[in-house]
Amino acid sequence: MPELPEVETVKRGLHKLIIGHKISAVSNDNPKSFPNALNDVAQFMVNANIIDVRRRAKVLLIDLSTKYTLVIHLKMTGQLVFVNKLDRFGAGHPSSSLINELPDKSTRVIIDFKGGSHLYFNDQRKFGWVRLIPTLEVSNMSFMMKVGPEPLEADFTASEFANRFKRRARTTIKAAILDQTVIAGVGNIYADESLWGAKIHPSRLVNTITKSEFTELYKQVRLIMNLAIEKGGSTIIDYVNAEGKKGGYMSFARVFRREGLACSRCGNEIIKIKVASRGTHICPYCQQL
DNA sequence: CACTTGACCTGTCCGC
DNA sequence: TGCGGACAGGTCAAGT
Repeated sequence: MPELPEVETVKRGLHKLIIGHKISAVSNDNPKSFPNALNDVAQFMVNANIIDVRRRAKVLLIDLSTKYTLVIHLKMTGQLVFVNKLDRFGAGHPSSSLINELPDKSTRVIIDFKGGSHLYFNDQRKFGWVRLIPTLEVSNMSFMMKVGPEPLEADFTASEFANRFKRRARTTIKAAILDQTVIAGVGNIYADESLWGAKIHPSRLVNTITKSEFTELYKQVRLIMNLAIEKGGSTIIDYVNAEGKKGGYMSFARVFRREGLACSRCGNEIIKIKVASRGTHICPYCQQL
């Protein structure tokens, strides 16, 4: 699921829903999903207030009044869903909702708030995780130390974008754009969408991409991920926002999971290939080697 | 260092 | 209907 636009959508939702809430209890059914020792949770989470919700790359950061931060990675199937005590999923729930009743069998961590609302961390495949870390130490985590710049920041330039790829000169552009140490936040959906937008074949080697192609790719990454945020992200199977609702970007997708359909630019058939051992969608006419 | 592959998990879908 | 295999939004640890 969660690439930058999905994590940003969850962040915005949680920002509205949980700031100011006080944690009353925490439970965890899977040690790998939340490996912190119970005494840390008791000491630094219970009775803490939520003071901010942030995002860096595909990672969510929930800052607590104890100067600890919940660092959360949703990986492929993670969800963070807030349920107010008055909400009732099921009969009458919005058709865009994927969530019927929580907790369910994918629920790994439950954070209860005073007043009776709950935050559920669900994760079918158990790749995702939650960690409780002192706020000042978050930037020292190994992932944070090596992750690349945020591509949607206003001051992030096309030349900086191109320069980041020099470290991956002899690999494919698809592998490089998915590399989080090059650019933060691009995953398989937005890699394919952006490469189609820039008319670049994903198997092209980085050192064959021209400066003007990098500039176009930079523009497409920003255009497409900003649009995806506006549409609330992409739901393939599992992704939902903080209210349990699907994202709307997939109806705007131009290649991702559209194999067999016509390219909206030239009418040729979109195909699915494998690049960097990832399923990859291209228009073989618009994106040539 | 740069690069590739397998591993981590569960569930679903497809072909036999 | 059942069963094996491939595949799925992401990262790591190993290997070359």
